[in-house]
Amino acid sequence: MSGKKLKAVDHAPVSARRQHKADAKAAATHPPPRQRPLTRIQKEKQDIILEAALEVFSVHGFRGATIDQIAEVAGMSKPNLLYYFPRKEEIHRRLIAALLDTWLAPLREFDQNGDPFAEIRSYIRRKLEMARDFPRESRLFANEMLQGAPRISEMIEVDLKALVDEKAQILLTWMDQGRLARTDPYHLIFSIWATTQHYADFDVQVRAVLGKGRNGDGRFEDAARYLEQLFMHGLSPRPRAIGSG
Amino acid sequence: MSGKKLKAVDHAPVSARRQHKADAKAAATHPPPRQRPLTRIQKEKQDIILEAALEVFSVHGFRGATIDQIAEVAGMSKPNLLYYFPRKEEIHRRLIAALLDTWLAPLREFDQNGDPFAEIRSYIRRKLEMARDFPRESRLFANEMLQGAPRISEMIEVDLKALVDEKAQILLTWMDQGRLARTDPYHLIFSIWATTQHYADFDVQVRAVLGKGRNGDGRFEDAARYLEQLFMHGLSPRPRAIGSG
DNA sequence: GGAAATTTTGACCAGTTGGAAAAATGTTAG
DNA sequence: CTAACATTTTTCCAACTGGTCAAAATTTCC
Repeated sequence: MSGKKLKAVDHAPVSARRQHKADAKAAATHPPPRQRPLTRIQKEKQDIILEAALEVFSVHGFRGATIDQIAEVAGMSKPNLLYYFPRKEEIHRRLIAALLDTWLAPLREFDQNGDPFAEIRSYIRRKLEMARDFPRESRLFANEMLQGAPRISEMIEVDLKALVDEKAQILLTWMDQGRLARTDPYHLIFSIWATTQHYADFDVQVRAVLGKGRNGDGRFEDAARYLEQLFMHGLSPRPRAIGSG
Repeated sequence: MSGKKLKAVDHAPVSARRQHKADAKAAATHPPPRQRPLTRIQKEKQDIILEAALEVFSVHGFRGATIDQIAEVAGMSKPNLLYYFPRKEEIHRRLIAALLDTWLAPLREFDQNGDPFAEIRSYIRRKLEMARDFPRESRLFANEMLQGAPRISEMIEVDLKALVDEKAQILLTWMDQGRLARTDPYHLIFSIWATTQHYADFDVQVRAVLGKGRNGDGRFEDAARYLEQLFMHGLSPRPRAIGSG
């Protein structure tokens, strides 16, 4: 019931179709003169803007974030911001591009020649460190995923898939060699992503549940210990040292 | 570097401070007569609106969603929609309230008297089913978390925490009885949340990585199998039936 | 030091947004 | 059938949105 005639959600925002005038007349006075090497100020301001944009986009998503808000966080006027990045999408694109690069680095280091558990453990640790040190990047990524990844679908369908395929092969090899339990390598990778990024994306929840006390402070170390155990042995009770019962 | 003087992100949207005139002069002609039992049409339309709002909010978050868009998806005019829900926040609140109730149901069923692994397995299965059957609800929740849970902080700090505390105690008891590996019960619960909700929240990514083929269709069954193994035994190679080598 | 280039500001614009008011159109109980 | 109510539409608004533009302020380079 209650499903009369519901249209599907349109992913292309209405405002994207706006761009009212000044279509592609690239350079007037506005855009910082391209081709010339970036000035000191340009580099600095762009960094400030990207930092502020990360702060805002990671919380509110692309559509929920406003240029005014980003400008305010960056401590400059909106027109001034637009002088450096002529459109909102441009800022977002830059952030995503930078993100993807560093985001997949840990997976790239996954090494065929290493020990399976050493590799998995260090992958988990690196991902946890990223969740701890770059939570906003994680949330920016999560926001993009929740929206159906409209701006990076190609990237994940091509580059990411290829990378995961490659690493899944490594895992399969290890399984064949009996050095790793035989299981689905793709879901194995998903579970590492999920459990680690959870600490960045659901940070409020994690902190609330752990309580405001000292508890939450060591959460990343606790998580690392727990996940190591989980991925190593699961939750089956292990025979204690000597004298059971 | 690049961190000159960045203000923190303000969670209260500017538009919340708007509400330009007509402050609290509650009922004029607009609000559907309260106190009276809901009419047939009211129930139907509210359902349609909530359904449409779920569709939109779950993708774009609170600020990124517009009433116009929700109205369009619901197949009615904006003023008509506003007749049933006088403000945007009201719709969102209703969705979140309904969500939280069903969202935590699986955890509530977690039973002290059951077998530890049976309980964990069935909890995982139920959460996976919810990710499969109610992905929009999962994304709505995720969106709220990413934004710092401004609208449900009290709920997660009180109700959710209490519930998790209670279930963590059960887990600890089981561990004391040697029926479950000794580990951090809170992070154990987090890992179940993370791994299951991942399939709803990061659906695009999961599907992209698994490939468009038949592969993705069975992803929930595959995930269930994989997670069962992970939580049971981890990834250590188990001695195969007979004759190792 | 001063011209040329870069950066910043202030005023502005058209389209969007959340919402209000009132009139017009149903619906329903007596 | 009709008065009382419920629902819908039309029109409207002020604030906000992404973005432009020219002029002013500043920096850079000779």
